Amino acid sequence: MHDVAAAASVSAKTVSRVFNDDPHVAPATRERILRAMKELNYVPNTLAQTFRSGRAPVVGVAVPDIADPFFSAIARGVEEVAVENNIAVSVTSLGDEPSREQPVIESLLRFQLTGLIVAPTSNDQSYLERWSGSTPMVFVDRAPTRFAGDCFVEDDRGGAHTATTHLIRHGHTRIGFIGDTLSIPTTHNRLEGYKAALDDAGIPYRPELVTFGARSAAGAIASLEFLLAAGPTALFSSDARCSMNVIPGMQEVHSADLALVGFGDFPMANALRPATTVIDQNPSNLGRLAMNRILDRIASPAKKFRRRTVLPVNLVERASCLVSWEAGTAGAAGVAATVGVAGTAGTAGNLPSELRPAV
Amino acid sequence: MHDVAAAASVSAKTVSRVFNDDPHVAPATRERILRAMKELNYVPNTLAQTFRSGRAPVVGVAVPDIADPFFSAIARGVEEVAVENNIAVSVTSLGDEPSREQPVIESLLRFQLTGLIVAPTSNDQSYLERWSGSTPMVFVDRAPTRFAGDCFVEDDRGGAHTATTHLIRHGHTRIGFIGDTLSIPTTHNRLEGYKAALDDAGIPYRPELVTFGARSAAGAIASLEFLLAAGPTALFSSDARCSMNVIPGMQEVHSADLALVGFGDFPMANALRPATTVIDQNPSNLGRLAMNRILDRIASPAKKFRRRTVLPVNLVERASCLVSWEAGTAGAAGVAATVGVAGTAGTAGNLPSELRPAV
DNA sequence: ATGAAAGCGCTAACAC
DNA sequence: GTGTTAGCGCTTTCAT
Repeated sequence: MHDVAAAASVSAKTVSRVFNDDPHVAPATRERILRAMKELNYVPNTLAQTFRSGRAPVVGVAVPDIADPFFSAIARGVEEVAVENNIAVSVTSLGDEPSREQPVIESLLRFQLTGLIVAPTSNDQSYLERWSGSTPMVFVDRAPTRFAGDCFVEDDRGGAHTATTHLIRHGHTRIGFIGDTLSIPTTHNRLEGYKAALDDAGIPYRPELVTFGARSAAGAIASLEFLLAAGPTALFSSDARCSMNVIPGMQEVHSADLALVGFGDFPMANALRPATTVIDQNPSNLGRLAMNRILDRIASPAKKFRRRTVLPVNLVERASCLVSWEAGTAGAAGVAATVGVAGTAGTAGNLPSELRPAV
Repeated sequence: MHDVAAAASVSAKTVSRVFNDDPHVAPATRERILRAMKELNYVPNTLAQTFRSGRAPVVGVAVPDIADPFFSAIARGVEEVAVENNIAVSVTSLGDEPSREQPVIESLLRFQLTGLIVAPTSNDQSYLERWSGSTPMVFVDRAPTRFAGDCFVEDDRGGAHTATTHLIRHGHTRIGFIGDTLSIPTTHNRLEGYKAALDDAGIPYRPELVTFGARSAAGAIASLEFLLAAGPTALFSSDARCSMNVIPGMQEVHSADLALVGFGDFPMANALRPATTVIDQNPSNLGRLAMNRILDRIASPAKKFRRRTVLPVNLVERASCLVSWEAGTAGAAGVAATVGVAGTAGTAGNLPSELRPAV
């Protein structure tokens, strides 16, 4: 910058004024400086500007796994709003180990970020208390525990209730619940919704129809084998990651003739046969809302905002909920039997969620 | 920091020494300072450290779309290596508009990043010349044009040749090529491989069997309708995003009885019926290699590295390549006809790529 | 419309 | 083992 100032025979401050679009610069001077900047190949150092201002024009996004389509869609939504405001997005995968959450997030917070958006993996965010004054934080998908932070979550309980009720209406009474772990709030709430739906229908709750650990392909198979002993005719999968593990698992253990509704859309759900009926979530909207809240908090520090926003979800009926245990024989042939229905159904081509490949 | 120094009655420098793990601090002093840091709730300001050092402990990742599973897997790979080195990862989606590439990347570069990893969307990276001295840059998936940068790409030509040859061996002679756009090098190279395979088999190249624009669901359908006029019996899809659009499209236009091989694995490819045969790419490995190269470049500025690394790809045979146009009738029934084969084939459960939901 | 000086929070380089 | 000085590149404040 000094070189530019020298070349244009002005002071450093005037150079600064030029690339800050300060109107108080004579057109001639501005010209001269711009020319010098070109010639000297000068670009302002964002780091120094940032340091001076005390805030990095960056929002952090911390999610369990950025490679999970659900979370990458959230990141995409955050990004859409961030770019419009000249803010960069730094993403971090927290992984499956809850104890990693705190150190990872605190190291992010040390960057003096413009804001932080997190889908937590642990069940205690009280360590964020000391940071709450300095960096606006917003939670997505999962509400914080022992910490009062803004959050945007989905209607987990209601969605699970809808899904379960849908299966009940199709005549199912032995409906399995397959989830990740109760320690994440979404799974907890969805189990509540599942229970409530059973209760509302007068169907007794049976613990042997509830299982966890479908976070991995192997876990999904173990879960299925456990469930199968209880003779379910339908399954409710508690999240998209589970669904993506459970569906191949069902094919593998020859239980593809169970009806299925999953919470959360996922890539190719509508191309499977039968196409998977899901509760649609709109994750990129979640990201956009979170990013907008960060901006609002900064713009209006005194204003009160609703801490917790619960977004509605809706059932996307495709075909997997129509599969009937009684109609087919066990094994893969059961899938074939239902293909005609699914393949020709008008709903099969539904593309409701933003999880589809490209728009 | 000054407050801490005062509270512990030492100088600022000594405080700095403590949180930098400098051994030249008396244990008693260190104790005293640590206590003061706790009490005053002090955390070192990363921004200032960063500014002082002149480099942000951040690598940029710029890809067409972070929500695309292929690119989010690359980002995940970068992240894995980055965290081990206390480096944050900032991701940016370049979008589908090539002209956005330069401004977006240059604004990233102004951050004095530790390094930048790019999958470019434009076909001219000459603007990076002026930055090449200051920030190590590595290209992934797509080699740079008019710019000499490190790159890690896949054997596009070879993989496409393998895929096409595989279809030819299954008796196909009218094989359609369906891609995004020739302006990205991968599609260009894959078309070359496709042509070469036809040539090697003595099959004449027919332009009416080649189409582009399958970047969107609508584009895929248009592509399919165009292709269908030429009466193909099989399809080669040039990338995962195309495959994810083409497969639902095939169902929609009742062309599901075409054999298919796709370049690039994608979520649920192995759960579809027929399961999709693909050329497997290992995107997260691409990310890890790129991040390691950045670190290597920094550690050994003088050392020579191979500019261009071409990674081998391999065919993952599932079932979609076995579909035979002659065997089924047109429409969804064609799918049903092949389900038995696919569903019971030993290869159906293959999980080769890192694109599967969770590991 | 332009410039001079001071300083953001931290850390090399050098005392002591 | 600990302190002092100076400065990273920019911008704010206050003159001129």
